Amino acid sequence: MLKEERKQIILNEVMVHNRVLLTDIAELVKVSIDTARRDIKELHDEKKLKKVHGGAISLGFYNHNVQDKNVYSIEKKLQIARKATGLLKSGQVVLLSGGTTNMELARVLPPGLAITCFTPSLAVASQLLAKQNVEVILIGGKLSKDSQIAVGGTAINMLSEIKVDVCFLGTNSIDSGQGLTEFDWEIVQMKKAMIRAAKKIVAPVISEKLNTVQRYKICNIEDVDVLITELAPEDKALESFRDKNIVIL
Amino acid sequence: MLKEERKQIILNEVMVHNRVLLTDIAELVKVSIDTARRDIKELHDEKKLKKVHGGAISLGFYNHNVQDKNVYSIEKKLQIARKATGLLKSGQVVLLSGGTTNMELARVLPPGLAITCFTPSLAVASQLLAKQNVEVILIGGKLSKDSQIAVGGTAINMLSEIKVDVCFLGTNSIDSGQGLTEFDWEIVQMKKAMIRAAKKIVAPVISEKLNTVQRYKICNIEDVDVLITELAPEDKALESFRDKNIVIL
DNA sequence: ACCAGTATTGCAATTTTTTGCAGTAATAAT
DNA sequence: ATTATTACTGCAAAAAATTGCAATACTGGT
Repeated sequence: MLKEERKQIILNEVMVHNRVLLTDIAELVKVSIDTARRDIKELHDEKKLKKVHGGAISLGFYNHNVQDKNVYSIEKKLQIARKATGLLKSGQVVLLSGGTTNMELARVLPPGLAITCFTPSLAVASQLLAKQNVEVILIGGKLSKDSQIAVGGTAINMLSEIKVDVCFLGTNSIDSGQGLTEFDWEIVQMKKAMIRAAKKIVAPVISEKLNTVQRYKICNIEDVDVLITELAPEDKALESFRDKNIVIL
Repeated sequence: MLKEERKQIILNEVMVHNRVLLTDIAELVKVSIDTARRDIKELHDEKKLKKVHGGAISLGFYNHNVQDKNVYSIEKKLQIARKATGLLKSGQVVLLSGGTTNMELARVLPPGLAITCFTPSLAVASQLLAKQNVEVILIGGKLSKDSQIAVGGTAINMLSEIKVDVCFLGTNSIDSGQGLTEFDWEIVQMKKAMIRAAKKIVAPVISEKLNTVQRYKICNIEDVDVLITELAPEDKALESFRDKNIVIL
């Protein structure tokens, strides 16, 4: 097998699944892990994909900065995203915050699902545009450089004029005592506005973020209706959330 | 066997299988590996296939992921973008429509330039985010699936509340008689609103779009202050625009 | 037909590239 | 902090590319 062929196969794999593990490549194209790593390095240098710990992920056009450091957390986010799509029904109006978990959610929305999605995130909007049956409405405003979502008065204003069925609120930190917290003040204001704009709040959270606290508070844990992690609902890491009147998935 | 015959057979093999190994060629056309290598080198130089370590692969196969099918127009857009950046000064507030030319403009903005940019385009916004000194403000609204820019009432409303120094208005068709035209009604409305929101209109246009007309009208040619093409200002293709009180760059 | 000049081809010596491995450093999860 | 996984580095064997060279075939003009 020619090296260029291998690289093509790898690239294809990344396109389809958004990620690929080194061990999978080695298996797929029958080379050693080292060679697979070198191939990925070349593709990375050619800017065809992004090399990360454990493999590679696709180089979304809009996610230059918003990206993961390893492939395993993507796997977890995928599990979370799959659980989250189960909550959606055609005809609903949905609000998606930013973050990689919501990007993954946007990516795995079933093609048939016809919903309206509001989002202040470039990356999420970009993923949603690929879905034929999803109407995408961008929340405008000043773009925060690092999180790549619209923030500030304009955005909050726009949010104040809508009421959606459900909001998928990505969050950096969640704690059964302190609730949801965030380190960026502007984003906190956005998320508060998003909560006000939604009838129901779903928090998709990767388990690493459980029981961590940041500087500024978004809301109490009781304000969240559904908590989704990649863990089984009966996992003991979720114990402290069990008596909070939250649905845990 | 004649060399041209061999080359034809090799080319055919590449067409059919997307790839060929040197050893296979040597076998197939009964020549030494060295000659096979030379044949491939010639075909490579003739741009009939891509020579790689160990053999060759078809250009189509290789280019599948290289999206720049239109290398020349990218070069032209770059030239236009460079001219356009010359119009900008730090401190200005700018409005960028969508389109690949404006994306290119966003991409080549000098790092030192400190401006504020409004845009309804995901792609342009994403490019602008990479610039440290540029404040990016996203125009929100319903996203048009094909052009990937925000359109509709919300977006137009937001535009009605701003007045920018200059608007770079990408356009699909420009004609010295019919003015600027577009085939998508919603985008026409957006561009009209963008014109109202700007003190000065700059139209970056690739020369292929000169003297073409589409279904719906955006504005008269006189509403444009500066026309930028990749051509020299004295080029005869620009003749009909010369008496319209427009600056041509 | 002859000859000088040119192109093609195969071969051998040399250099470069690729690949897997082993030891070590770095990273992520518990 | 510890452990398991993954990444990086240098190395050596194998494969392929390059180069120079000689033998052969072909070309155009005489």
